[in-house]
Formats: sequence, C-alpha cells, structure tokens
Amino acid sequence: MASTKQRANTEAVYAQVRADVLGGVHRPGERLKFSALCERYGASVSVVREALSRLAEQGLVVSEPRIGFAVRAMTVDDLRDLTMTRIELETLALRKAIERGDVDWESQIVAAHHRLERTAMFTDDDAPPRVSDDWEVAHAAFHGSLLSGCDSPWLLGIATTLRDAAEFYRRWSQIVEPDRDACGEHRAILEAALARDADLATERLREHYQRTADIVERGLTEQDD
Amino acid sequence: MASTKQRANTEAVYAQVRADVLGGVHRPGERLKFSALCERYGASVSVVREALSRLAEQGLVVSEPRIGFAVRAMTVDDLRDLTMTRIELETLALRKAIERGDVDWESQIVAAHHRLERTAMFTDDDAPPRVSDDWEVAHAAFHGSLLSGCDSPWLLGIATTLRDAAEFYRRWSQIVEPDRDACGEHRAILEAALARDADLATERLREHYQRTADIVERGLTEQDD
DNA sequence: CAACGATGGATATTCGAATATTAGTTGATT
DNA sequence: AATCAACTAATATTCGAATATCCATCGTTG
Repeated sequence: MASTKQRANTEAVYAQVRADVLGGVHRPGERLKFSALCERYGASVSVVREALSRLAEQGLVVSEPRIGFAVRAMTVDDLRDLTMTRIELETLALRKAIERGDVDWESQIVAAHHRLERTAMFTDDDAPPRVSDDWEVAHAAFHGSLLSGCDSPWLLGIATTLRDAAEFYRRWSQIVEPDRDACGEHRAILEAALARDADLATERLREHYQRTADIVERGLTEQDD
Repeated sequence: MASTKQRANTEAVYAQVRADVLGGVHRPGERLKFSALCERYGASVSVVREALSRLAEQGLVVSEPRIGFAVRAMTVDDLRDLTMTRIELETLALRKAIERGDVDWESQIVAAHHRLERTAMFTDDDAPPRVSDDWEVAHAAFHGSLLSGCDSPWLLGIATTLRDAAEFYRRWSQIVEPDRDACGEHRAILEAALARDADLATERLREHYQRTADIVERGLTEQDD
C-alpha cells in the first residue's frame, strides 16, 4: 500500500508470491519473469529469486534451470495422485488426533468449525459468484485444526504442503455446486471426531476430499485449456 | 576438479552443501556462516544463500531471519516423530508398490539389493571403522527402489525428504552394532516383496526402521552432547 | 529449397559492494 | 557494583550492474 521505496524483505515477498500463486493471480503453467515480479513486489532480483526457489522446493512452482520459473501446471493425473496421497496422509493424522487429542484439541476444532459455519461462502459483490477469501482461510483453518491434535510436527508439515497444493487446484475450478452441502459435510466430520469414532470420521473425511476432487476434475476436463 | 575460477552454479553448490550436511561435514546445530561457506564452495553469497534457503525449506537446516542459518539440531522427540512418520508413509508406499508393481519393478529391486549385498559396509582404511559412502548410496537406492513401484510422485517425493532426514540422524550415531544382521533384514524384506506378501513385507520394513531408530536413539542419549 | 550458422534481443544467473541488523564491549551514570 | 547507553566488530541482507545463456530471426551456404 505505501508506495514509499522501502527495502523489501524476503519473508514478506515470499509470503506474497505464495499467496498470489495460491490465490490465482498467476495462472497455472504461466512463466514467472523476474522483471515483472520485481516490479510487482517492489523488490530486487535476489529476494524474488529466493522466494521462487523456496516455492519451487515445495512444488508450488517449477524451476527449469537457465530457463526460468513457472507456476505449476495442473493435470488430471497429478490431481488424482495428490488427492490419493492427501487422503491417506490425513486419514493417518486424523486417526492419531482422535486417539491422542485432549480437551484443548476438542475446543479448537469446535471453535474452528463455528467460525467456518458463520463465514459467508460466496462473495456477493462480484458479478460471478466466487468463493470468498475469508471462507478459504476459515476452511483451511478447520481442516488444519482437525489434524493438529496428532502431535506430530512431521505429519503436520507434510499435510500442510499437500493442502496448499490442493487449494491451488480448487481455486482454478470455482465451479459453483449449488446442490452440495459442504457445511453439512464439515459438521458430520466434526461430530464423528468429537465422538472419537475414528473409522467414521476418516471415512467422512475421505468422501469429503474425494467429492471435491471429482468436481475439480470435471471442471478441469471441461474447460480443457 | 579444475581449480580455475569458474562461475559456480547454484545447483552444484546446493547439492554439495546438502551432501555435506547429510555426510556429517557440518555438525548438528552448527551455525552456517556465509563467509565460511562462500570460501569453501567458491561461490558468492547469492548462490550460497539460495542453497541454504532451499535446504531450510525441506527442513535439513533451520533459518532464523536476520540471524543466520544453522544445521538442524537432533533431539530424541524429533527422531521418534520422524521414525513413526516414515514408517507409516513407507508402509503405505510399499503396499501400493507390491500391489501395482510390474516385472520392471521386480527387476529393479532385485538389482538394487544385489548391489547392496556386494558393497562393503565398512571402510577398512580408516582407523575407526566407519560406514562407507558407497554402502550409504547403495542402501538409499535399495530402499528407494522398493517404493518406486507405487507410481505416486507425491508419495515418493515425501518419502525422499523423510529418508534424507533419517540419514542425517544415522550418520551421527555410527555405533557399530556387530551383532546386527542388516544384510539378512534387507533380504527378508526383498523376499516378502517379491512374494507379494504386503503384510509381511511392511511388517519387516517397520521392524527394520524401528531397530535402526532404537540404535540411533541409544547413541544419542549416551553421547548426550 | 533446406539446413546450418551468425546476430541480437530478452532473460536468467552471478557477483561484489552497499546497507541493515545483531551481538558483544566499553564506558559512563546512578 | 550494577545498569544501561553508545560504540564497534561481525554478520546477514539487499541491491543493481556485469555476465552468461537461451531463443527467435535472418542471412548464408550447400
């Protein structure tokens, strides 16, 4: 916002580029040129390069040495692999969370779900109804809180990486599915988790993710750009 | 090899720093100063910085903004979490590999195992017997090949990250365990995989990793530095 | 006409100096 | 003697210019 020529710091630029890739500012497959990015983020090549190489390390952008960086491309195969891996991993984490989670964890997931339920899913100002940023944040927070009880930094770290990749896909297939009761699905997962029914909770989580992936895949093959 | 003042390229420096961290050149917890690294690798700060930030992204080194980088510290808690996560994940991958793997995969694991079996485990030139680099490479290749049949880039990528972290621990607790029959353990895993017995193979893999982790943990608490 | 090589513009990569930050030390004040 | 501020040395961070590489275009040669 401030147009003052302040020194940019890597962490901020990194976070912004990441948010922009996740948020759909840069299209999948699009090349990310230094000149353009430096201007956009008001930083020098060094800090932009560091941000991009970190993002490349986590797979959100790809790096072709001596050629440049580009936003990760989306393919059906990759989406399926990602979905499968994510389901398996989160199943594992959720199971542990249900087994180990204490009252603190229960409070957290109840709170996160409440916030999600009370956040409007769509923007009402934009002409084409779009999923609101607030909802995306609350949604990620709810799913994150579910796993947080598993008490395994490694598992949580991996799950976060996979969630980011999945969010990237979701953003680009904003097919409005009016029939779908996402709210009810979340509530059902929450209830099973609170009831400490690991089999039921993980099965509901699996269906939830699979359903989303199917919608995304349909959108992907239809537009087919 | 040529000591000529050629331009260093990031990829090479990254690979070398990574190998040195994994190989034990830099001690756990040790600070990584730019001046020293630039000299050691004959590169400028930019390329060293990029290498370190990528390594930080995958958790092998830690970054404290404005303070510097340091090699990841080792703790018993982290080791246990890592081991558990790795076992769960590789179990998943191995199960899929056994289910989906074709003759090509079978050939690969047989070949990798043969090489491992024929590689000397210890160096005979060094005064204190140390696990040889060749064996480390062959060992990583064997375990990698076991999972390679699972046909899931995401799963394989995560497994590689975890394997690197585990290797880091292993390097620093080179307790010679003369009684252990590592060779036999590998053969047993191979045989179960070839027999397509997923339950047996994953159980043997789990025991194999758990045994290693226990040894590492013992070394960790004993030296206690 | 096809294949190959040269040329120039666009772009990524690397460098080293300039700048900002931290941490340790000295010296002054209470 | 203890506390804190100012200074200094060590170090990380950022910048923009210099360099190397890629890619498309055009001309040359067989």
